[in-house]
Amino acid sequence: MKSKTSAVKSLLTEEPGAGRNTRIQAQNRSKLVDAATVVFAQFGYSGATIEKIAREASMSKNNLLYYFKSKEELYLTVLQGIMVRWLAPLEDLQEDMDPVAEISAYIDAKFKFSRMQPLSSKVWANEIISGARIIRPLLETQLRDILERKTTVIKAWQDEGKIGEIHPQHFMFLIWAVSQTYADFSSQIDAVTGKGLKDKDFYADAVENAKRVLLYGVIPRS
Amino acid sequence: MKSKTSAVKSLLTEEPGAGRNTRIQAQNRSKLVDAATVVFAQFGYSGATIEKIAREASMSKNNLLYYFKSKEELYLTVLQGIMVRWLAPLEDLQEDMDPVAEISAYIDAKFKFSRMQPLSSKVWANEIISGARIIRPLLETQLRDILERKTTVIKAWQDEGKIGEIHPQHFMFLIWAVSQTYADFSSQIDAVTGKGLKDKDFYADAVENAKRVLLYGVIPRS
Amino acid sequence: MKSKTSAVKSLLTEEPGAGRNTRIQAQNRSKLVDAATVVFAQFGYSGATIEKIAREASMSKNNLLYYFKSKEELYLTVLQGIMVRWLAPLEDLQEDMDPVAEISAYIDAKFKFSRMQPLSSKVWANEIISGARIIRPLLETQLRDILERKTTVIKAWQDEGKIGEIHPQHFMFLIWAVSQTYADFSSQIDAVTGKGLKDKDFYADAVENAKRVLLYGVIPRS
Amino acid sequence: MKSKTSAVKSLLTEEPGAGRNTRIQAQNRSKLVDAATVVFAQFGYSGATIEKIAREASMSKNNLLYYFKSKEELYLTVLQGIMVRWLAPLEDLQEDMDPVAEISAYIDAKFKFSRMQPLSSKVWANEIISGARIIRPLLETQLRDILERKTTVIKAWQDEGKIGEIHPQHFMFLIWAVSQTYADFSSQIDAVTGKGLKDKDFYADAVENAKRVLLYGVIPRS
DNA sequence: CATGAATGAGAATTCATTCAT
DNA sequence: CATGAATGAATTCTCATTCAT
Repeated sequence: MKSKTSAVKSLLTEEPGAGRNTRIQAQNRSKLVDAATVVFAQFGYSGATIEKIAREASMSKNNLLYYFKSKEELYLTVLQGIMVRWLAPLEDLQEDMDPVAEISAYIDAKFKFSRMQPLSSKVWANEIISGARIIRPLLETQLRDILERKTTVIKAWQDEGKIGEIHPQHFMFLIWAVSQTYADFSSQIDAVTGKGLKDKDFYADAVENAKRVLLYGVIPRS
Repeated sequence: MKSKTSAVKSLLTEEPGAGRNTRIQAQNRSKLVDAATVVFAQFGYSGATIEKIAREASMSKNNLLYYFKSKEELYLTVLQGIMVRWLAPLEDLQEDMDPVAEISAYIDAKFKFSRMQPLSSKVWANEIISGARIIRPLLETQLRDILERKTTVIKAWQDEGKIGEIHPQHFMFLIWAVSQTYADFSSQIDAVTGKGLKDKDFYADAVENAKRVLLYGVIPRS
Repeated sequence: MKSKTSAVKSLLTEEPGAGRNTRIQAQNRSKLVDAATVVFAQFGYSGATIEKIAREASMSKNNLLYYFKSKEELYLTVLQGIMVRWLAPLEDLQEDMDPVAEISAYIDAKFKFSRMQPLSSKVWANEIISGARIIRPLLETQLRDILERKTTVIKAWQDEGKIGEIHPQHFMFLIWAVSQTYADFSSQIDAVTGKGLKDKDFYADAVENAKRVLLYGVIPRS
Repeated sequence: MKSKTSAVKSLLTEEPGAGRNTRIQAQNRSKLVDAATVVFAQFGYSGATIEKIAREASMSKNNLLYYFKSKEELYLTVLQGIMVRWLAPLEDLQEDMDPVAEISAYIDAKFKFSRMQPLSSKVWANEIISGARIIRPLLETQLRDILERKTTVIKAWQDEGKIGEIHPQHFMFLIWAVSQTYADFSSQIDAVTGKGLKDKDFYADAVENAKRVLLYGVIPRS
């Protein structure tokens, strides 16, 4: 967890490595990334052990280390993958359609991510809560840029009167918070309701409620 | 982190211990709890080491272990304290006043917690993301009960037509998510905006935006 | 073995540490340094294991690590001690007396070191053969300085006609080589002669021969 | 490094192996031996890794292991080669000519070895310093025999009055020590003088000085 | 000949924790 | 209360080596 700079570099630059392209390679690496996601989500970076991950992947510890030279490299790879999927929906947010449709779609996409990949969401959350030691550089550049572009979309809507006097940036934070909470804080929600996003009705309610509140608020309209 | 049962028990039952009276004792314990919060927030349970905590408290490792017999005991104590402060605002949510005032007050209270004790919020988040292994029993009982009581408050407002067709429970989740995100994900927000809740204007904007959106939505009325 | 700079620094600057002065501390540390010398001499830096050293010191591996945080730190400490004793005799070489007496004394001193502390000599030799990765900075400064001062002593003798047309610096290298060979290459000498410096007669012969050859050469004088 | 007996056997008995004929084979083997010499010289037996050696030879680890079944076998092969070249000059020392010429020639030959193959010299030195675990049997037989024969040469010269009252055996040790020090301790000499045997003048001075001192001593005649 | 996969035996640390003083 | 000693259990990572293709 030391060399931040190099860590980041390898995050951005997909290193081709010395012939890492066999089918079995790809298979095992992906199996390990999945297993790692499970373990990192549950135990955090420090709490996760190489052995737990290997066991989760039904692989030997040494074999894991054959594919990923270090715990950190594996962690990096996991984060890399998450980042891509985390950012993707945001890119799709366009000015084209009307705000309700667009924002709805974005909320849908974020919720879908939370529903389909709650563990990835947790790994991401963990990384950020812990200070984003690894991915901060990326947040400061890539995420910042995208966000800036997207807030102009919202401002444009505001100029057209299609959207109220909210803070575009803060509004984005709300969407993130709201959609991710169901993945990240699932154990709390589950403890309190006995349900989770796996439950179809619960999922539908959650999404609908989120959209309704964020779009129209709780206070009824005249 | 093994004996969950006993751990929980000690969370609920305030063990009187073998005479902890002295002022110095109380002082040192509180100093350690604070330090532990800092370290647990940054490194998670596993990543936190007794020595880091001791150093943070300008105390010796051995001395720390004099006050808290184990890392887990210290963690428990930290969580205990957080829980109380986490729940407090919720208790204050009453049907008495009108929803706008009440909800505003609750959002204010939650944001204040995030602003004043972001590290506690992070420890809490970490615990829950990691599966709430320690505090789940509490969530399933105490939090569940309170939440149930409070949702009836909201339902009452709905019956009176003061509030729209949102899901009371889900609405509460939104408030939690929204208010806590500024503490838990502060490093992301900071990386993207260069600001945080420590910034007065930023704080004001965040709170105002949260209230406005949650109460009235983004789509302008009529 | 990474941070050369810091390594060197700690070689030069005797770090006082956080209260390392108990009797038991000193005792154990010295016991470990001795044991480490034995093991490093025999196996080199890489071949030496913390466990071997601990066993040699009749101590547990973990206890060793209580006294020296890392293998490198222990190695450094060992080298530090050797250096002092390696340099000492050289400092004593003075212009005062006549060359025969002075040089004889120096040869005596160097042989004594080889006889009394052959293992230290080997550790030193090993470090240098391996590229002097750790102590090079010291050689480039301290040793260089001393050597320069001492060669002027020899040059002075040459000016007075007390010494022949030899290269002062190279002459020093010969003395070093000759005196150390009996320690460093003892296993070869032993394999060939069945004897070593531990053998009183052998020792006497070795020293006498060294002095005679270096002072008067093999070719008889007229 | 376990089975010393078998190791030695394979050192003495050139195992014909299962057909090593191809030119490529010979080439690769020699490339590996060279690379191994480099690595063993710098890191010692334990510090050297098969991978480092393979990389040094621009070959794959697996390929290396195709040519040499184990690290030890490779080490043995390296030592074997060195031994031959180490002993050769000694064999040439004959009573025929006069001592000055003969000894000069031997010193020249030894220096040449140090100059041309300093790394081999270091590997040899390392092996001996570490206790000559592998080549001791050879020292005890072959080297011992040769040395004995050569000391009689010197004694013969002494009987003829051509040489002074030095110890023949010890005298040989001096020659070895003196000539090898420039290879083995090159990093020390380099650190102190900024030069090495690669420097033509330095080399000439070193050889000349060694000859002069060993033959005629430092103390001027008459 | 050569390469990818897999494995087992260490080795150095790290860390919580206990014991003594 | 506080500090120095000591220990045992993990944990990450390295490396030689073997297997299969």
